[in-house]
Amino acid sequence: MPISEQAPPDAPERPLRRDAAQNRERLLRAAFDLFAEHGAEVGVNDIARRAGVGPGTLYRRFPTKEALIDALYEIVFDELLETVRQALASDEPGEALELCLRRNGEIMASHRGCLARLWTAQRATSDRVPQWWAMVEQMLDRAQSAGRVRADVTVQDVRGCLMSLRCIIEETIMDSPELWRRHLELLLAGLRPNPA
Amino acid sequence: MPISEQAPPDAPERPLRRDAAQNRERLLRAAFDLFAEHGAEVGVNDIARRAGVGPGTLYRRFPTKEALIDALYEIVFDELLETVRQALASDEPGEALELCLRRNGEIMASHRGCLARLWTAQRATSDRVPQWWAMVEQMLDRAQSAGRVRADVTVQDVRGCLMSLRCIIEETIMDSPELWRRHLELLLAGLRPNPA
Amino acid sequence: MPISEQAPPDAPERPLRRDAAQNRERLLRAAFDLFAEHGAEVGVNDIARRAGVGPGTLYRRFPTKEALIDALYEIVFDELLETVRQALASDEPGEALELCLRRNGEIMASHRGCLARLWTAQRATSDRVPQWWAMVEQMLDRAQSAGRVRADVTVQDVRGCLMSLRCIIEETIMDSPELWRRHLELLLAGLRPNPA
Amino acid sequence: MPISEQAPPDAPERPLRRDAAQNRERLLRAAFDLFAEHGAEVGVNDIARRAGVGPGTLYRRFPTKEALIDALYEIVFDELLETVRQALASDEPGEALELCLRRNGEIMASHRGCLARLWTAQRATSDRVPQWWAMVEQMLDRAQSAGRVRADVTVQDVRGCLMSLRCIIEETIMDSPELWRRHLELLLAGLRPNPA
DNA sequence: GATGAATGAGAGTTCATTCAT
DNA sequence: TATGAATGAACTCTCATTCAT
Repeated sequence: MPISEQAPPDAPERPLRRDAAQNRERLLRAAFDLFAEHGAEVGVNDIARRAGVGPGTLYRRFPTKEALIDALYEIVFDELLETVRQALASDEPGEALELCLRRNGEIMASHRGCLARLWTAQRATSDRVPQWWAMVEQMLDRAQSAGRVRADVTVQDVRGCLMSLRCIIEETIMDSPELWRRHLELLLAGLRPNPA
Repeated sequence: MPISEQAPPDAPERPLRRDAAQNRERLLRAAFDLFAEHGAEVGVNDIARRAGVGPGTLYRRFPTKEALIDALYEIVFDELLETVRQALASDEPGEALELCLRRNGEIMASHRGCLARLWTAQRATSDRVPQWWAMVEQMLDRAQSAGRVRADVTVQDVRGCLMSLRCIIEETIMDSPELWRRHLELLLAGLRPNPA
Repeated sequence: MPISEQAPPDAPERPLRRDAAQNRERLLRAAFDLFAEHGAEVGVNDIARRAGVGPGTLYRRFPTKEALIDALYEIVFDELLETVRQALASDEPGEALELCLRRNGEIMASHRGCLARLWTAQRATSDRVPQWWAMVEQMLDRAQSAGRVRADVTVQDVRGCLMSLRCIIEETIMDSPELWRRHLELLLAGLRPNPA
Repeated sequence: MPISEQAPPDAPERPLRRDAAQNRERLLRAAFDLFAEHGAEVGVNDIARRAGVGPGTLYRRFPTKEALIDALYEIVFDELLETVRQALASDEPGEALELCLRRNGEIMASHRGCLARLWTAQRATSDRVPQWWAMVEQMLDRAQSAGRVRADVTVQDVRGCLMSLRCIIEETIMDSPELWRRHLELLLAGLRPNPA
């Protein structure tokens, strides 16, 4: 029976104090680094120590370890979303899908080590997900209209491509940092219409 | 999903007594089942209980939890190897690679739940790996000679395909059990030479 | 439940500034309320939040959590003392003891929820205690002179009565709010001389 | 989603191995002692250390700290029950109630320090409680028939007496080990019919 | 003086592994 | 040999208290 910690629900979401915001950044950075270095089994105390704060501070910023991981997920997801947004705004609509997949690969490669932990089914409940689907669908439509992608490719197929992209990056980037780029090219070739 | 009936692979050791071998099999079966049911967080005591033995017995058969998982990995890997062997022996050499990837997909799909745990970089040190590479190379050569696969595809590319196949199966088989087959077809299309 | 309006009892210190005194009262009121609502596990941050101040302010007014609880104790104890004083001043000296016990019960009942926390052995060192003993002794003498209480009853016995009264109030007031009154009557009957 | 630890519900409740039973005893003894010495805030690790076992062993015998405390409660409650049973079986039915209260006092006095923690409302759900009520009612009836207790005393009144007895023992036994006996005598006097 | 973010020791609990039975 | 009880380091999380803002 914990005593309600929350502010009333219509709280104006006031900004963090500067030092608090700094610690939040440090914690996220430390979590990214440690997950990348040691995988998903990193403990909260290690994250806090790397960030230079006590464990209590971590729990002031993130109510549970899961919430911290959710925040990492949101950060990566936001980067991906931004990429999609830029790709959609570009001048060559037919290229947008391929461009976007390549850039998403780069982003994921820059966050190696913590993707596997981030991308679980139950975390895909962020309110950004519908946005993402809508934009991917738009990109796909344009690419198909421009004859750059097979007509039978669906949004689900694109989702599958992103998943396998993440996985292969995660698996191979340490040993063969270029392998995922090659794999993506094969996949993109599979998406293109057969010119025959 | 046949669990290895023979003695462990480094055969010069004396064969296990019959009851010991039985326990070993029970443990492997229990581990497969529990990983499939509950994911990677299954504990050794749960595995032992499901197998009907005490945890001490598990540790008599496998020196660590990792060793048990290694053994699971070897079993799955053996199934994959066998598939490759059969594909190589088939009459249509050009088809062997595609056939083999599809069958590997089916095998991995039948082990859903424990693939992520099994397939880590450090586990890929099994002495079966060189065998596997050699056979894949042979398949690839034949497929390229038959003009069924682009000439620039390498064994590393095939490895990448298998990895992404595993990942997409792992991620999607619960919600969309057919999605991985579709993804594999896109990938195979990407491997085929452009007829133009 | 009047919360002390004056400066803290060791008055030679300079009086608190008005806002400081206000905070002190708010904190005491918040502590009373939260202990009554949630029991002894209430934390200092919750108390501060309910009082509308930061935890730092709480620690400016009270050096430790225990000191805050001590202050609550003193408040309740003062109420009890005042009751005894009034009972002593009443016209019917023989009735004073019974009257006083009943009123003490009412006071403690009005502080349900925090008595257990307040009344610990080590807290009974308040400098009000000797006063209290002296007045109880006086009441007891008069009651015994008036033949309303057995001659063998001692001040210690009265102390025991108050303790058991507190305990039974604490335990039963939520479920059976009248039970303690009945118990007190039994006890008072036990104090009266046997008319035979 | 913990994997079920329980045996099937119709399990024959097989006895503990000897060493396990010994550790269980040691843990209960350690808990009794530490609660008596330091009060309710004793930690599980301290209990385990005092018992000479690791914290894991404590958690093998008792799934939570609360379960350990429940077990202490049951032990004391069983002693009380046994006392009631013996009192009922005695030859002098009118004396049984008084005898029983005195013996209950002795038992509680021998477990000083942990009673307050044990006797909370929510723990009074043991299946022994109805038994206890039934036996107390029987004792009360007999005592009233024999004219040894006022006709208006109810079972609830006896419950109140036990509660206040527990409380006064808890509070005073360290400083005044005899005080509770005196208080009980006053209470018993209050229960007796007025001979007038 | 007030604030609330930071602290960090310590809480209850888990689980891969060992060892007495 | 098989058992399962014991182990204890490590885990996530809490909260009375301090201190920079």
